[in-house]
Amino acid sequence: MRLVVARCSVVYEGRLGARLPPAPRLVILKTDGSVAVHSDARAYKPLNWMSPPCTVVEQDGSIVAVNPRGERLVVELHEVLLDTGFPLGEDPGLEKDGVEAELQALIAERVQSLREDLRLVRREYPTDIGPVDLLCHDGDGRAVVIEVKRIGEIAGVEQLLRYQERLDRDTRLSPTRGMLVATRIKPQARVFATARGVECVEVDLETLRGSASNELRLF
Amino acid sequence: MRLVVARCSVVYEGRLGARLPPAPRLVILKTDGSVAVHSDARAYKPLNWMSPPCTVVEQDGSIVAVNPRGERLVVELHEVLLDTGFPLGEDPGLEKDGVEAELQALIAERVQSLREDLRLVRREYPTDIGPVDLLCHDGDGRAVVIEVKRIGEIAGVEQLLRYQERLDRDTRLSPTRGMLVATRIKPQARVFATARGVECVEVDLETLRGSASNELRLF
DNA sequence: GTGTATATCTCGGGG
DNA sequence: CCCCGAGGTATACAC
Repeated sequence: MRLVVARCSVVYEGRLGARLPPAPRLVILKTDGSVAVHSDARAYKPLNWMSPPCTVVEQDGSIVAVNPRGERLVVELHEVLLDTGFPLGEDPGLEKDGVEAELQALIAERVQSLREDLRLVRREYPTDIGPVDLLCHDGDGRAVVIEVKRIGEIAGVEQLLRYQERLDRDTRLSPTRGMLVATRIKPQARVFATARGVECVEVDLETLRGSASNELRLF
Repeated sequence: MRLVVARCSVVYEGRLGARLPPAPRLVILKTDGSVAVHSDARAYKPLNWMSPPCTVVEQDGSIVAVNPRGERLVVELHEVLLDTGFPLGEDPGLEKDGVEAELQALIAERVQSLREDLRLVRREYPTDIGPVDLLCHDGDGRAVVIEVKRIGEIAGVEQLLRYQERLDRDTRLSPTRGMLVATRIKPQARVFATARGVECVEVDLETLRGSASNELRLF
């Protein structure tokens, strides 16, 4: 990783055009070939950048990065305040918990907690427009399509309705019921879901974790 | 802006949990109070971070950032290779072109290029679920609802259909026609749009720019 | 503040 | 390659 602090100007031409007039900034050149230009605000987002894969050429105080799609980032260095490099090596990587995948796994183990008569058919049930999070059947033998989200929004309801529409073409499953399960369901999503006959269930991650470990202790 | 290169371990606890085992990384502390931890890969995204507003406290080789929502980032510095700071000042900021707003403006000036009989009623026509990009009427006096996107995807079609559904409740506008306009329309979006009676039109940004400047020359 | 839409979204997985 | 979905999305803007 190379760090350059310099008064610089930057031009990106690619999916759009983006220009930065001369000012002091941090330029990060990573070993994967990427270039990022940061100001002293906004933690997350570079002002301008080029993602790998790309080729970087430096000449006469200009850093030019070009990628295979023909996009182009040019950094002109006017006054260099720092230019230093460090070999960091490969990162062992980030471990996460609490993401949608964990939520889905916890719910899959305990679909009865959503409604007593539910039984899991399978997770990631495939359709030709993508996999349904959870397919269950209820006490009447009716198919229940479950979409799991951390935050339930309108887009999630529409995703669920698209899956139901596909599965309803299968006479063995039709007519399906739809259920949106999330740790939080936004009011407008709830209104939209209800209007479309989709059931909404809010769950608590900590409670699910607790009941999952209870289950383990019972068996 | 302060730059620290160090072997460090990182823990985030907040909306989810995320941990980084000890390894050499770049830690950026910006004057906005933010903290970002970068590895030597990926231009854009820090491995772990804390966005402003947050309070940062450093003690005994530990950097602790806490935000008002009770989320917490802890960076433990095990071996410091670089620790330096620079006052960058406020950035003059980024100028962009080619974003959806420009596309919408160009199309608004030349709705006839989409279909000869179209006339613009107004841009950002308000509904109670958000503004319609362009509202036009056609040669038969029928309302045409236009959704402008850089990339036309299914979500954009659904957005358009929600707007049409709202406007169709107004007897003066009903029944509306829907039109998706984009520089590129993905095949699945086109299939879905067509099935729902939404017309698809692909436009070219350069051509629009050219015809807009032609217009200017004519008058 | 919530809600909605955009983004050079990034990033990862599957075909 | 592209397509699709998740994201601590971030960010801007309207209400």
